[in-house]
Amino acid sequence: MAYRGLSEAGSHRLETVAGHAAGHASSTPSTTGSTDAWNEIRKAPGTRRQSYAAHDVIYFEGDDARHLYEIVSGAAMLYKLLPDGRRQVVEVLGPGDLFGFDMDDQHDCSAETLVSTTVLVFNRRDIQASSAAQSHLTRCALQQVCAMHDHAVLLGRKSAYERVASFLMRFVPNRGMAHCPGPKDENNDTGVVSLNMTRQEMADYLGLTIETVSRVISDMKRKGVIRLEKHDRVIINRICGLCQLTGTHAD
Amino acid sequence: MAYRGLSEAGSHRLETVAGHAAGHASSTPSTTGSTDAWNEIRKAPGTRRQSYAAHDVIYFEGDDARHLYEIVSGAAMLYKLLPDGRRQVVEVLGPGDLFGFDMDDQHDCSAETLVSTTVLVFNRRDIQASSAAQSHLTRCALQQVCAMHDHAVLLGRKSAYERVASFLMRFVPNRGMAHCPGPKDENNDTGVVSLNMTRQEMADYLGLTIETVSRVISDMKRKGVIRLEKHDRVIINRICGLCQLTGTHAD
DNA sequence: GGGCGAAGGTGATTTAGATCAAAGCGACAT
DNA sequence: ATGTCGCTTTGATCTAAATCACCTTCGCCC
Repeated sequence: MAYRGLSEAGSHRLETVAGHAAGHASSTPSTTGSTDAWNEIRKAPGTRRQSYAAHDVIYFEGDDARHLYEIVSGAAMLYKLLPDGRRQVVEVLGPGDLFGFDMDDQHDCSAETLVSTTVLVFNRRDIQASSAAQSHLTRCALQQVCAMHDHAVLLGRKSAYERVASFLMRFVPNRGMAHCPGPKDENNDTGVVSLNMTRQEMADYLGLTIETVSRVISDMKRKGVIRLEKHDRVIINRICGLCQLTGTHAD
Repeated sequence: MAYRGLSEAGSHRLETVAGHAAGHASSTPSTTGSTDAWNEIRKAPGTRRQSYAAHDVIYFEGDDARHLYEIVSGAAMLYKLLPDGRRQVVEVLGPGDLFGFDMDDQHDCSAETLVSTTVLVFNRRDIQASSAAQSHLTRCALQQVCAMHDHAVLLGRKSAYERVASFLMRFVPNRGMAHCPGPKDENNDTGVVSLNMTRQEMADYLGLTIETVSRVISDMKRKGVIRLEKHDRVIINRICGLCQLTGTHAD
């Protein structure tokens, strides 16, 4: 596999100092409230459970798309490569997210775990047979379209600073959307985010270089917006403050 | 509507000098081979036909999403605005393409025609009722996800030159994909593309400025890759040559 | 516990593309 | 025809981010 920064680490679990229930805050599916019908499919005879170590490739772009995957625990990313090695991470996925449901019979992206991950592997045929499963799949696809729209705005129109801020906000639950409820506790608008992605992975997701990501993070630290522990654990000092930096909200 | 370059013109019909059947070459749905079941829905009592002039807004981001649209003829775009006026066009749609099927009950993008356009307007309820309709919708959504993945690569990792080349190739039918058949006629690898989008719309789609788009096009002209007639009609002198400039294919 | 390799940070420099500023050019209306 | 308005092109300049180069820090294994 032709690629510069091989082997990176990540996950996108989330915790909050403020003591929220640690929900899944990805802008992609999440689809936590899976239907009963979908639960049926989970138990279908063809369905199996599989575990991967961190940075394992689940499939490559161009592989036959015979299966469909749901993340049980862990995290994964989908990415595409250009022939000269440039990489774009197109989706970051967490528990409950579906992937591998490409249009054609070939996968349009490569899929790789960020951390050690367990997935459910479905047969495409089983899904096609059940209309309930279909409708679950449709919901996931539509949510992914919306997520991609937001990401297109980020990639096409946002500054490096705004991209990193948007990225961090992505993992803060119940905050940063159109009608943000604001901090629960007026005096403690903090949060802790475990990125568990390398700088290279973040860069490839945000359409930046590793150096730029690093610089922006350093600058946010310097400005007191965030604090770091262990490179991939970020303490957000004022969530609202960070949100202002995303560019998506009027001042 | 807060936006700098108001009122632009466009469409994305396509013709080829080489005399291909003038197919729809959009990387988005196209879904020409609509199923019989979908044809049923087209005739449902709640379904109506509506025409718009060029640059009419079909709906705004945030509007209640009560309907779903299919383009009969013409072209449209979906876009998002940042509060300071930056715009990102997230999709360009042609005949057969579906839009307005957002996850939530609010549209996540604004929709605007590029040229005078006729659409079919469906009730969301009708769609939800029919599982055949659902499956058509799923297909469209999945194709859109793939298209967005490609676009993410373009926005995140391609140079201005590569973006414009990719954009032009998008309208050349049966060419530029992974297994491109090459020119039918060895000595005549030309094509004519009617963009029918303004430079501003192209720029907002490609994540560039209007000046950069203009400069790249001028440069391609100078280098003999393309020829122009009337600003929005592009004659591609060597399709394979243009394809080499997209960055997606190994040299 | 020290050495090695991978990941992260930071400074100096370059550059692609943005921004700023004028002209061209067409289409339409007077 | 002539003026006007919007769009496009082109040139000059600026700048955000890339590139290049190097150093620091961390984790791991002998």
